[in-house]
Amino acid sequence: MSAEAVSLVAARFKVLSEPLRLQILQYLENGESSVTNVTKAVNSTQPNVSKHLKILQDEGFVAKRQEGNTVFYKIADESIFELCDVVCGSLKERFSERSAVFG
Amino acid sequence: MSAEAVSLVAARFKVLSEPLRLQILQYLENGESSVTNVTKAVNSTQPNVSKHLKILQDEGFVAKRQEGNTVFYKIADESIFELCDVVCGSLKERFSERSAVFG
DNA sequence: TGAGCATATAACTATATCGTTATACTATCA
DNA sequence: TGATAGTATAACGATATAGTTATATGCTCA
Repeated sequence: MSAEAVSLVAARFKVLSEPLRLQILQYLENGESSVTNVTKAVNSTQPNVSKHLKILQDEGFVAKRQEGNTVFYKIADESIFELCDVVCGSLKERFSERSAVFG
Repeated sequence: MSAEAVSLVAARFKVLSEPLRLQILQYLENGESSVTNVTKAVNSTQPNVSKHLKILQDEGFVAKRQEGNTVFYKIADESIFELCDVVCGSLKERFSERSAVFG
């Protein structure tokens, strides 16, 4: 993998490295949602959520659609969930090893 | 997924969000290596590489083994490569969509 | 024991980014 | 047209982290 490709991959991981962004993605897994509803769901402020949604969109993880004066966001790249599954599996394994140490 | 689980997943992505750390992992894919050799391979400084190796180890991605006064690091969690593959696939798809726009 | 090599850590600077507050923009509707 | 709702952006302070330089630690061997 070239240095440039490595940077692109790293950038993608970086977008997924914020808990709030993961929460947003998790919420959008249920279907598209307005900014207002996402804000309520993740218990944050509207400007903060808007900013994170923009970051997610710039990386292609979500897509937006405007209807009247409300904007709906939805998942645009299902691979995120595959990534989360792999990480979760790896974490589970790690913790079970650890608990075995104490068990 | 609970808020705590989300944070753990995010932390894992964060460790993978630095290009130099990905380069180190990529190099270690060839087999275990001393800090000195990793340093040469990724073209950085020894203290910097040591710091990143520690971060990778704390998250369980690599493991170390000491022999005399040299320390060998190796991959300890193969799931990283699966993660990179998923991200690469997703990136490829994205770029091919983009090039199609111009094509 | 003392020199030298390999690695780790400390201290620092520079930069990036999170969350907040205030405000701008845009569409709807009375 | 004016008021309001939904969203985006600007500016700011606080915190985190990458990389560097200097130094400490630990092992080996003469």
